[in-house]
Amino acid sequence: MNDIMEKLKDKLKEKGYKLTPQRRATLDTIINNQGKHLSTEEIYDMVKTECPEIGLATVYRTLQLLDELDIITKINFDDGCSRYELNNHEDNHQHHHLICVKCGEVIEVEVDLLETLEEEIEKNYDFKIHDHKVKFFGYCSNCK
Amino acid sequence: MNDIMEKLKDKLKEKGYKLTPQRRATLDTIINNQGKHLSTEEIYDMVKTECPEIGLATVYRTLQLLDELDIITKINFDDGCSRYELNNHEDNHQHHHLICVKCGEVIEVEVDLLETLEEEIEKNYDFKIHDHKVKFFGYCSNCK
DNA sequence: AATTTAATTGATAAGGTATTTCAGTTAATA
DNA sequence: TATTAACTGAAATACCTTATCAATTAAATT
Repeated sequence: MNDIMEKLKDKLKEKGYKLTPQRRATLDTIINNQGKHLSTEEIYDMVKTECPEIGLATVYRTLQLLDELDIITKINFDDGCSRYELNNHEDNHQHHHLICVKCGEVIEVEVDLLETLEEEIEKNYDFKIHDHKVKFFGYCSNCK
Repeated sequence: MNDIMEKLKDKLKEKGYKLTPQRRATLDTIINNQGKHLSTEEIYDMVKTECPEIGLATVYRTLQLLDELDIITKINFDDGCSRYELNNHEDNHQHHHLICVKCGEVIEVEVDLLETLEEEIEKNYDFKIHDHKVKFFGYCSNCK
């Protein structure tokens, strides 16, 4: 069992939840497709190869749970469905998304220059920031 | 007729569209509620006082049209519905949103320190940025 | 001012994503 | 192995949004 699965098991146990084959298979699918920002339906289709009897509702429930347990993050690219990505807790690399408005490609940007901005906002607006979502829309190298 | 309504009339004419009482009333509602980030349903309820016979579908269609004409902007606060804000073209003040994860309050931040970051991204990722959406999640002064 | 015509509307059906329900099943503990 | 609360699949339901369509209307033309 890999690190992430081990972490899932611990977090589930802590809350009195169970590690089922369905949850295992769902997380496996996400692990095996890092960087792809899969939607619920896409995850459902892929999980079914490993776990054919799984129901769509279970996938929805599992993704919600994994998000609550801070193992994955739900992202919204305004394309009509929720997508998910695996959290990377080793390095707390913040990353943002570049979304091509023509072809829809999503590129991850691994920079974080928002710290100065955040400090200023916290001071000026008396607001305690604990997370941010940044999306840039434009044209990728193929489309521009 | 105010400036924004005048602008709407011109943009509609340019595309062969009509300025109807329903469109007028919908935009009026948004103008009279600036800074409130109203949802479609909320706009519908308010428009009905001025224009009781209006249908929900018309409000949806009008908001979509106003967004296309760059008069309003659709925003997504992940609360299950689309919200809208009036565009401010006088000063092209960029602004971001602070969203309180406890009470849901949305505060507008009128700063734009992303220019340096954008320049770097455009260079490093060969990506032409034309828009961005930035949301900060945390606790507002009342909730922290 | 009346005519013409394409755009617009309201009501309702239909679409798509996500959640709830519930009876049967199962993982984890004793 | 028995117990029990958690979990599952299937289907119903909820919810936001869009499509359909006959009737209406704004705006250009006569």
